[in-house]
Amino acid sequence: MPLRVYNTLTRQKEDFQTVTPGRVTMYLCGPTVYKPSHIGHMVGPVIFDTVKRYLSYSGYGVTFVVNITDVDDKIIGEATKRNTTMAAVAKEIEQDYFDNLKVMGVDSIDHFPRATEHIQGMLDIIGTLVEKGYAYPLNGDVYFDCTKDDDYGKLSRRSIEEMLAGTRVEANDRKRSPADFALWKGSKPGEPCWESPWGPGRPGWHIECSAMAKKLLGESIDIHGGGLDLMFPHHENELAQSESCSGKPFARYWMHNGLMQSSGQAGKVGGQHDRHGDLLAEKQQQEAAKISKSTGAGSFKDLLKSHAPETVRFFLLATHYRSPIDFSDERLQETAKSLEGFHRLFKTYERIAGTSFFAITPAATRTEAQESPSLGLPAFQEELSSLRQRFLDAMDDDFNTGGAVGVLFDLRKTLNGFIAEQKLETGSPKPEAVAALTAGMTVLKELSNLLGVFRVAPAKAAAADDGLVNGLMELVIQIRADARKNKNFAVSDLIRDQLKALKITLEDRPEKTLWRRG
RNA sequence: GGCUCCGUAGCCAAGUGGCUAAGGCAGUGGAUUGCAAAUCCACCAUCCCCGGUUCGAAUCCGGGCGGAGCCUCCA
Repeated sequence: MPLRVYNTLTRQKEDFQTVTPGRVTMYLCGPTVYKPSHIGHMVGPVIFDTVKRYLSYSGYGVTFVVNITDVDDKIIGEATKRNTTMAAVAKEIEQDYFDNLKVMGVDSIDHFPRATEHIQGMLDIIGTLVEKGYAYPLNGDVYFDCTKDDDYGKLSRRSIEEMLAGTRVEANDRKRSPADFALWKGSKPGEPCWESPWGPGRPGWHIECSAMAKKLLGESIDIHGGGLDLMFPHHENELAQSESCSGKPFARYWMHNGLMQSSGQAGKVGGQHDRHGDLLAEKQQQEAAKISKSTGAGSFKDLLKSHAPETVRFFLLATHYRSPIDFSDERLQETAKSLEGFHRLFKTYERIAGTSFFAITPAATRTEAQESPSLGLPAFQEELSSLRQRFLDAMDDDFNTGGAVGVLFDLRKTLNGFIAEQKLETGSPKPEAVAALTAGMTVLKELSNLLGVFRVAPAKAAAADDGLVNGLMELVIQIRADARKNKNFAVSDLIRDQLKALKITLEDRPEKTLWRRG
């Protein structure tokens, strides 16, 4: 099955064909760095990181660019409020963003261009647009003339007339048409500015993406991604100015991810709350901050205090990328619970094979993966290939990570079943059976790598007293084992119950007793 | 008001014309266990409502009800 991708431009799934065979260029709209990330900011990066992983696995050479918008009215506003500079705010928030990407395992982005480092590229495009008659200067600003662009509105499927019908027209605006948008904004005294043929000013919102995509990826790119909320006006305008400038198609596939929403509340995470934030009385703001913990509108770093990054990543990928995701603390807890079984399987594997699941290096490409050696256990091997195939079929169908996640659970069940059936945990298992299990675990590693999960061992609940706790537990388990040997179940059950109250669970295995927190 | 999108079990969710409608969480029964835990097996939905197209629809079309996003420089 060939890879199919849903294209917002055509509103259908299309066979995936790149501009240059074997190569993919991807551009994702990144953050405006004026406030620390909330969970909504992680949705796009996690999804498109996964897209890149899958494309690379499928054999493409992929270049992935995410921009940083470090010049913007909101950053200026934040800087004024904090009595500092736009650059200082931008730098601080950008670092917060990078920290969050790192912890989420988003490490496939090749370039993070900053808007302020590409001003000349923007001026070049604006110059060309003015020359070609697509744009006009007006009192230090430069506007794009939407009426000059025949197919303006093709991405969001709206006509200029329709848009104007529903919008209030600002009376003091001297733009030729209210739909026209700023490519360049003349600056007021004291504001950050750059020199330009039209006087000092700063770029409009959309032009930076056109300039940076062109510079780093070329005039025609393969995939342009972003949140659904950016489709209009941002992407529509970006597309209009890029194509008017180059005369070539700007992006082959427009991919829009659904937005994170607060459970039980109207609106997307970080949307309405922030918009009127400044208008709220201080007391109401405090109240809002309290609520935000449960709605996901709080900072991402705060969220990570109560949830593992892997849980968040899994949670985001369990739903199809085009659907809205309902955020709630309960949902995340449920996800964490569903992952425990995987981590128990990894430990079980380690006991059986003596090596860590996380040390397994699986096949890096699809072609490589299909050349697996024979296991001498045809039925098991066939089941593994069939599961892999189901996983890849799901991914080939517009990156259906939700379906793929389901296969991962099936694979877990198969591996657990194999362990039980082959009695790998008791006595001395057959080496070929252990080798087969390793082959199965390798498939699990291969597929989970594509989603960017289970890449490293979970951070231990570690504390300095770990050695002491381990020693004490060994002692307690020894005492309990003696009691059990003597059929003194009153004592052994008391120990187990009391430990349970301390959030320690015991597992009596045939060989020995295991313990774990939680 | 205009433009998009969505409505699948108690909850989350995949599936968009045809085998017994994935999977997770919760629940029930069984195997296993001294009892548990863990694991495995089994059970648990005719797909918001009405009408239409079709040999056949959760899946296509029309209408209704309900929800969401955008039209406001928000990922």
